[in-house]
Amino acid sequence: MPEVVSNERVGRSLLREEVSERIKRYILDNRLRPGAPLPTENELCAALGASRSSVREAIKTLDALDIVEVRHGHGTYVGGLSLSALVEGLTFRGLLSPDDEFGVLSDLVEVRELFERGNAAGIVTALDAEHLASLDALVDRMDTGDDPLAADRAFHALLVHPLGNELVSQLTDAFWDVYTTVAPHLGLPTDEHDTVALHRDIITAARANDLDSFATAVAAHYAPIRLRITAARAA
Amino acid sequence: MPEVVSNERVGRSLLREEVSERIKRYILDNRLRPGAPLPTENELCAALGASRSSVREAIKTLDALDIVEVRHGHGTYVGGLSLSALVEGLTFRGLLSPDDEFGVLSDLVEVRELFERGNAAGIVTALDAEHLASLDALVDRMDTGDDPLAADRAFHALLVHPLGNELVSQLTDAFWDVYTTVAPHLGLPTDEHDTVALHRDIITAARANDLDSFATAVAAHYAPIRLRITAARAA
DNA sequence: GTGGATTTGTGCGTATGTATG
DNA sequence: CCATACATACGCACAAATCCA
Repeated sequence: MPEVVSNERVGRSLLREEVSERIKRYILDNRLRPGAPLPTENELCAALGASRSSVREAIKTLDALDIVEVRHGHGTYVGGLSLSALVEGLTFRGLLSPDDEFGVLSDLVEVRELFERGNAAGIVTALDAEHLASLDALVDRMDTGDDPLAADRAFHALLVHPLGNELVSQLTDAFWDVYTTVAPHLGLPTDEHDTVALHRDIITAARANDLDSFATAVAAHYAPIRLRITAARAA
Repeated sequence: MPEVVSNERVGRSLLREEVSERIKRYILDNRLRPGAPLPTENELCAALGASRSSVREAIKTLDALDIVEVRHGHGTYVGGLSLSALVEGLTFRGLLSPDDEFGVLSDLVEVRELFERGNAAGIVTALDAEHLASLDALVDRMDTGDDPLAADRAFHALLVHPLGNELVSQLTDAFWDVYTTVAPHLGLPTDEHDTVALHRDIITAARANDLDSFATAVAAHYAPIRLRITAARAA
């Protein structure tokens, strides 16, 4: 018996996928902003005609992508739409691949360098006196502060910030987070002794409006990092 | 009353998160490769001492990040560790922000262009005759083939492929996917009439080993796209 | 600060759909 | 066609967190 079932919704055989799509639709159709409250789980169950298990699993999927944010005992809200999923995914990939895990870090550093060196013209022209002073302060914190790593992260974030490209800024932060998480697991140091001087050279070149010097200083900043990765890969 | 609670495990109050971490640990400790089978849900419940609900929700979180992959009626496996989460997250962000949704696409195109223009030297030197011939064939498919969009995607993927940077290749694909998904929702065309000629110019410059011409050709390729975005933003 | 209401988190039993042999 | 193994879905009960009167 062929049992001719008129399946009009074959493409969506998994209910929780359907629920997930409809929650996204709800956010889009209502133009909700990050932080805006979503219906409760029970309300979603009633509205979407699904059990609480399906609704909850769908919400967990969206939560992993930072499309929604769940606060225990409080409610569910539109998420921050950050790149946290990229960070977690790349970090895991870096920790997993034992054979070419250095390739992951190497690729990562190359992109970070490209963001700064390839945008040299835009960065140098957009950096004003205030930015440069802030960069100086961050290098000081790198040198004598109690959290040099945080200062390093802020330095590179501030460096690309004047570009006005939100995606570049967020990717810069994301890649920095992945690197500092994965590197220690491979015997790579997250702090370099000559880091302070190399960062000062970048500021000096930017202050002098010298594009070539800026590109050179950025390359010099990443050179020891790439070198250590290559050295570690050999061992 | 300050209520001095000696909380030694504040960071891990949610069982679901704990389960998720332990599943990732299991994969890392056993050096499992993508596609390798994971224990069944019941086995995970027994091993981790958690209920099925918690285990399933944890798995859905990892599934969203492509760290695990679930096949209905078959089992759970290590995922492909792709950037699918980035694609879904950025796509949703692009569809959501009605005010600066053009900013999202604009940022995206800027990064795509940076990948190709900023790596001009590496691309031109790494492209051999075989690559160039493949690029020619892809432009032909763009011109007369039945799926010009797929040829366009493959063109840019092949362009950055000889760099040997897996991350750049995957980000190129990811950003292309996001753009072609979001653009139609904003009245932006995904195909340009002069696309074919602009792509041929890129190949010509690469074949001539002319870095400046290559950079210029890449810029000319993205110029109309950026123009359309700017024009659409004004309206 | 106490209690109660709301909301998410966890556990468990059962039935169903799916893939394999 | 049947049997087995597995994921999917549902419903309910209770625990934990948060908020507010």
